Amino acid sequence: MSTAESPDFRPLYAQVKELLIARLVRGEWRPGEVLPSEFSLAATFGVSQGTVRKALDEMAAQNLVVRRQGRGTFVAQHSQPQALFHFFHIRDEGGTKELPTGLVLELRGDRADRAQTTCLKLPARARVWEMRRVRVLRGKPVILERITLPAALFAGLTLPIGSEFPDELYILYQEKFGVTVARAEEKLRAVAADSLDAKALGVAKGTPLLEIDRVALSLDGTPVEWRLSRCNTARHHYLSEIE
Amino acid sequence: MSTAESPDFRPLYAQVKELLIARLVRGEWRPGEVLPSEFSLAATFGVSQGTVRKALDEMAAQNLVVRRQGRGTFVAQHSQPQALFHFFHIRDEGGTKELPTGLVLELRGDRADRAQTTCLKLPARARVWEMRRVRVLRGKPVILERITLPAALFAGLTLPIGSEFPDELYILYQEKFGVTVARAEEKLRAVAADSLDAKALGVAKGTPLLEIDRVALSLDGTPVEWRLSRCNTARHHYLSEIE
DNA sequence: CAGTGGTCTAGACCACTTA
DNA sequence: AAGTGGTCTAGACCACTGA
Repeated sequence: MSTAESPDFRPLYAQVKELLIARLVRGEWRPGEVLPSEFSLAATFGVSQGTVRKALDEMAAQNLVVRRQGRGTFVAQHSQPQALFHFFHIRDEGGTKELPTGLVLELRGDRADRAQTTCLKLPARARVWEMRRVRVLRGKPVILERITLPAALFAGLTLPIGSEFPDELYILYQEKFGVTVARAEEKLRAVAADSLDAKALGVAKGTPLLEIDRVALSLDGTPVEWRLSRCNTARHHYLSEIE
Repeated sequence: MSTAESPDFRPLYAQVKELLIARLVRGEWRPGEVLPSEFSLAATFGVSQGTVRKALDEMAAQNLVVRRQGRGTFVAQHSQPQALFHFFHIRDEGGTKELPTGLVLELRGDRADRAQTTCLKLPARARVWEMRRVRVLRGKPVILERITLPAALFAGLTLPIGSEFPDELYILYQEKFGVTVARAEEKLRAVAADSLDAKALGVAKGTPLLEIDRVALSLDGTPVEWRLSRCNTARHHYLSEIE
């Protein structure tokens, strides 16, 4: 493999991985689609199968692709079971994974304020979508969210306001807008419920809530969502597993 | 490699890994010590170097060993820089990693109560150590902890009560008692400060605090510590990175 | 059955460390 | 210079999948 124009001392497999990710970012294969086989990729890159394998194994470890013996290597999809809980860490007391439903309260377009431009690395006064929703677990409102999206990435966004539906926004982002959330950084704090929180979650004003401040990044590292969640942790908790 | 006594269809490298971990658990190599080279291990197990490599690579990914080119493969140590923040996720607003100091308030032996036997999977009325301490960041008390340890694993534990020192208990567990914490599960909730919390952390009673309920497990999966922390998140947060 | 990823081997060369 | 882990290759065989 020759990248003649610049001396490049990174390992071959790392270069292969980078090229494959660049092709993913470009949307060359859609989520759920199968990639070419290891041998075929090895041939096109002019490296051995083992080198391609190492690149793909690392991508599988980062949840960018899913490998299935006998079938092939597929572009990861947020609708896949293992992906569904990857970005959702709220569990009930037994640790059971329950899928929340969502209720959108409000969705409107606006100019970004300072906090929003900072978190999403947008130019001043960029257009954003601002959404508020409640997430419901076992029939009770547990999480109140305020979600900010760069309008440039989500042109023509609409959502069924006021109706409850099994939600996973990241599936929507991926399927309708071609935006794949690859990783996220969450900052957790304890805060007191303000009167809006209290009303939406059915708790007293001042009740301690778990605040989750999340910025989600796409495959190429662009911030694509800023989400501020407030969770009633009376009957639920946030699960963090440290390996 | 023949494990003649029982049909074993697991991959060779997985068996090698299991054998190596068993030897770590048995304390065959102490933390910080160097393991035999890949070639030497391959010879003793009767497999190829590549197979040993795959086992060691997985162990390195789990932070059980540290590999250093040109030097060798070493048993992971809690005192190593990358390990120091692996189990400590509290950051200040800038995201800076500051090392806390610790102030032990109390240390006493007792019989385990129901909560303690449940969390640590101990028999009823087993002996435990119960410790309370405050952790200090930038000169301010930020975290109040109540730590329970099985006395059986920590015979003769003593700690400098009332004096502040750069703390990392996991280094102590490893060096003085041969107990290596390999992973942990944390449940996070928002709670209101009780009067003890308030006094220790210098906040008003009722202030929202981040509660971290952690059970730490050793290499072989035995629960070795139950830690209930309450953090003042006014100037700090808990960082969770989702890959 | 052919094609896929998963495992295992053997050998070559490289980069880094220590003596 | 010798020894270590890191990369890369080529080829063999296996287990699983779907036509």
